[in-house]
Amino acid sequence: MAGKVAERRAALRENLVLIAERTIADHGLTALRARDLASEAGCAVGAIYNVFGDLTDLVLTVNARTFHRLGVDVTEALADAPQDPVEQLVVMAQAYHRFAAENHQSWRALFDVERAPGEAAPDWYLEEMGRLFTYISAPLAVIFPDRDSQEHALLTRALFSSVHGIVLLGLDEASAGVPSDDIDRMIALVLRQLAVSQE
Amino acid sequence: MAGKVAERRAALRENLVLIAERTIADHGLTALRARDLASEAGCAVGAIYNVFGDLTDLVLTVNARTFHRLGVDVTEALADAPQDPVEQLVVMAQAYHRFAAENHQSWRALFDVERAPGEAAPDWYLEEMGRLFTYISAPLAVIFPDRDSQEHALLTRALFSSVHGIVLLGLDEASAGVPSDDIDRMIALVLRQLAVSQE
DNA sequence: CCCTCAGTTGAACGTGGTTCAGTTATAGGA
DNA sequence: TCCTATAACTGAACCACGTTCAACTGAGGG
Repeated sequence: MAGKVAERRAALRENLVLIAERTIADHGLTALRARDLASEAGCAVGAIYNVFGDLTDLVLTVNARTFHRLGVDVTEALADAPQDPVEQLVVMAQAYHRFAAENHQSWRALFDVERAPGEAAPDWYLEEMGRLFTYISAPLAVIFPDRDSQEHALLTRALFSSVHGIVLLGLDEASAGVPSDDIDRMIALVLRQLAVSQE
Repeated sequence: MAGKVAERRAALRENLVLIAERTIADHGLTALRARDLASEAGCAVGAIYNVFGDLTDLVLTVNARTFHRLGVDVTEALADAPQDPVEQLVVMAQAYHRFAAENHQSWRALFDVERAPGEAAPDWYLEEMGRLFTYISAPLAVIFPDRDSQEHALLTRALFSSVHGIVLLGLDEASAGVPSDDIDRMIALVLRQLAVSQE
């Protein structure tokens, strides 16, 4: 019976990730508790720590999956987008918005994990981020053929951050409910403004 | 000796706010602990709860002060700004950036307090926010004289959110160090882009 | 001087993450 | 098949917090 242990370990790991994913999606990051997790998974609390270093590790694993789903959604939106580069940006940004709205708690968890100070961002984060940046960069190069790549990089980051900010504050309850359509409108306002000068 | 009690209460309140303010500024929101606070203030833990409903109340009080300082900084920057409306926006945004950078932990605390779900944002938040929005709205009305007020409101919110996003992700360590100058450049890129079409 | 009661105290409670000594199960060799 | 070293698993216990509340203190009025 070789690998029986590793098998169970893997099964437990998978199970914990799924339960954590559902808990976060349904009730938010703060609803994730070691004891509840163990009881739902049918294991002891200690078992969690045989598979993950701590709960943050588990959350980071869930976040990697969330971030990946986000990437897939944006990619799919881009595939259906028109040729016009500005509209491609708008479509991607609105896909980002839609993902955040439809997966609000999971999306928030992406940013609410407390990273240990001085801790580098995990690889999957940088990779997935790089992928998104590539998608943004391509239409920008078409819109601004005269600018150099350093400026493209800066503008890429700036646009991503802008859209992120609009979605973040738009979905925040403290702002007391910005309608979803208004968020899309704000995204379009900022992004289309880019194009005006190039017409 | 009438009012002696109220006097001590007020003094304790003031003292707690100052200690909390310094603790948050120096070590972040997570470093704020009831026992440490009491020990620093020379009172019992329970005394804190005679003056504030809970620690979140105290943090909100500190946040109100932080938000007010932010407003003052932006106002002062605006006073020294050139007449050009786009440059006014840039100056305000960069003042926002500088405040966030120089008061990183206090600034983060503004957004990291967990608001009870369904709880409305406090009045001071909405007021101060409204003041910032007014500052942004005025130059916009000059830049876009043809658009209606609803569009101005949307654009105001969009620009604030964009700048906030750029600063937020720029100062975030997970993004692995965006130089301060680059953040200012990104702000200028996005905001100046607005003007190009109006020239 | 005593009584009353608001203010104050800090030990104790509840909740949560994390640990670890004791127990159980596994794998590999005899 | 049985035995043993080793790894995994268990859950009670530990620690760190925010928060509470029964007991204590002292100021002001009678």
